[in-house]
Order: sequence, then structure tokens, then C-alpha cells
Amino acid sequence: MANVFEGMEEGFRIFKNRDALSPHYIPSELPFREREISLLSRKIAPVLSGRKPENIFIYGKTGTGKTAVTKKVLSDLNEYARKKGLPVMGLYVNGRLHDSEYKVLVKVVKLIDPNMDMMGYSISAVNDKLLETVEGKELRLVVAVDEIDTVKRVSDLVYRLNRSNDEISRGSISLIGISNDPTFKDKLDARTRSTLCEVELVFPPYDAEQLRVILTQRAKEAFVEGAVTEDAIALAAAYAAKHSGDARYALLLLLRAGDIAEEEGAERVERIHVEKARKRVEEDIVYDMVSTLPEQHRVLLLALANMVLKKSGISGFSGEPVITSGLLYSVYRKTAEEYGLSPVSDRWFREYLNELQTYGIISVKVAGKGFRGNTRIVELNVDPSKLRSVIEKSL
DNA sequence: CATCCACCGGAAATAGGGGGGC
DNA sequence: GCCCCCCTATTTCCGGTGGATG
Repeated sequence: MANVFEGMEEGFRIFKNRDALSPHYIPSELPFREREISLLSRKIAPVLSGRKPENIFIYGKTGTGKTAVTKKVLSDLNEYARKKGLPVMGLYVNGRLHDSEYKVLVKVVKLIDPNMDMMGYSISAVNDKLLETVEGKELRLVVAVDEIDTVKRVSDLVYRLNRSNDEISRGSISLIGISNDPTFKDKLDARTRSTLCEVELVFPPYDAEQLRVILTQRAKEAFVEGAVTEDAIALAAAYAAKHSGDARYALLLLLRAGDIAEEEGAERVERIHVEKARKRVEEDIVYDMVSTLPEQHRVLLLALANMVLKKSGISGFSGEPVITSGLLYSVYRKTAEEYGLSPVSDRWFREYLNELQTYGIISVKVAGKGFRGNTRIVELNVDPSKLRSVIEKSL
């Protein structure tokens, strides 16, 4: 019998290193972010000479390089500190995965020393452990909390970490908060805002030309030489520029175009593959947002998607149907029951709505005139039919 | 203009899961 | 194993809020 792998390398004539296009890949060079990198590192640099850096707030739309820049700067910081033998540590925590003051603290302790797992201990025990460790080792920490807007009761976290500096005689803890929600800063109370936002850094979206350069650079790493045309790259860049300059979208587009070219057995990635990739990328993005959500959130979204598709709602001024929260709640209840789930109370439903809004999947605004009282109108920010198919598959 | 309605969101109460100490 | 502690998710309770209604 012939070797089962016979001829299989044929499939790899498009990609050389597919990972280079993945959203998690951190390239060694970040074009058009030199200014941000140098600003951020300069603001952090005092930590190397034993002073506590100011807290930093980073804001920018998705796919503007906030995470990549932060990770790059932190990893350079760690490398430099290791080389010089300095007790300096840059830590990265994702707020969506660690969405409470408690979870962030536990994660920070675990990042300092992977053997320390404080899960289950009281928050004050975790905090004491953290302070004791920082003081004992004279650690100077820079803690970056990505997607900080998804952390519940952020102000408690910011306040606690900041106050820690007063309670220890040696070492320090500085914060970097990262958010893509433009309203997040306004939602903070004045004291938290002035604490967290001592320094602010805004990341602008990329334009089409910049995206083209970024894609070209990544394509060099990702594709076999000559396996992608400049045309295809330019088109992907143009689409992404329209998509609010989102580099992640651009990379995903090229990745999917490559997949499609490979599936079709094409020699190289051309414009047509980028065109075809668009649909799949839209689904990828919806899937990304939805797949990690709890069941109840998905049911709620399914109910909403169905309502949008059926256009069954209450008519506003202009006569076009709008979906009020109360109406959505009753549809959600029915949907939940259809799937054999017990629906949550209306109070918790409102909490879900707010969470989904911070995730950016839906928008909620007060109805105002034309509607009774504090009624809010819910809008879906993604394609309803794609959302429905993704959720139905997952339930 | 008083009252009603539809919903908002804080606070307290409750259930449950993880963990230590003995 | 039992008891108590802490965090988290969820329910229950309830006092707003602001436009609609008569």
C-alpha cells in the first residue's frame, strides 16, 4: 500500500506559513505604528530605572493594532529586563476572558508565578498575595488589560491596583487599559478616569494604502513566493479600508482567499478569490463574536435575528419596524422554551442586553419621543441571516 | 395635569461551586 | 466529611424615569 501522505504536499503550494495571517500572530515589524510604539515604550521606560510609570489608556477601533503594539512593547520590555536582570514584568490580561476584578487579580498572580493559583481564595487573600509577592521580589509590574471595557466594575479594579502602590514600600504596579469602545471613557467615574487615563494613546484606523503595505508584508511570510497577486492584495486592502480600516479584517480576507484558492487547486490567489472570501469572512467575524458567548446570550441573539428577518416589530415614526426591549424579551422567552431552556428573568435579560452591547454585537438606545417611558430600541450590528445560521448550528 | 405604562437599574436575597482547616 | 468563607450568577423586590393618555 502506498504511503498515505503520498502527494499531499501538493496542497501546500499556496501557503508557506498560514499562521502569519492569523489574528493572533504578532509580526516582528508593525508598519505605521512606529509613533505609537515609541510613545508607549517611552511612557513605560521609567519602570526600568525604578520609577513607577503613569497609567496609560489606549483607545482605537478594532484592527488598528492596539493589541499587537502592546504585546510587542511588553515582550520587548520583558526581554530587555531579563537581559539586564531587572525585576520588571510586563503582563498581558484579556478582560473578556477575565471579566471581573477578581479574575483579573487571580490571573495577574498566576502570570507572575504560574505555580500560584489563587482561584477560590477570597479577593483580599489574592490581593495580599499579590502585594506580598510584588514587595518581596521588589517587582515593578506593568499590567495591560485588553478589552478593559468588558470587565465588570472596572473602577474597583483600577482603584485597587492603583492603591496597591501606596501599600507597598518597594516595587510598583502600573496599568495599561485597552478599549475599542469610544464611550467607555465617559462611562467611568471621574476619579477612575483620572487614575486610568493619566496618559492617553489613540490609534487611528489604517487607510487603504497602509493596509496594502501591511498585507504585502504578511503575505511574504504567509504565502509561497508568487502564490498571491498584487491585485488580490490591493483588493483586500480596499475592502478592509471600507470596513473602517480594520487590519484584522484585511488579514482574514487574505487568509480566506488563500483557503479558497487552495480548495480550488488554483496556482495563485487572485482577485476572484478575494471576492469569494468576503462572504466567508463576514461569517468568520460573526462566528468569532458568537461562539464564545453563553447559551442564553445566543438564544437572545437568535430571537433578535429572527425578529429582524421577519421585520416584526413596533412601528416608529417613519413606519419602519423597530424592536423594543420588552417585545424582544417576550420573543426571547418563546425562543428559549423552543430550545428547552428556561428563560431568565426580565431583570437579567436587561443585563444580557447591556453585555451584548459592550461586545458591540447589538446597539441599544433610548426610544425617546414616540414611545412610552424608558423603552429602549435594540438594533443588530451584524447580518441577521448569518447570525441565525451560526447560532442555529451551535445550539 | 394627574395618572398610567413600559421599562430601567440598584440592592438585597439566594443558590451554587471552589477552597481551606480540622 | 463537615463547616465556614468567598466569588458568581440569577431572582426578587422596588423605587425611579419620562413620554403617553384621558
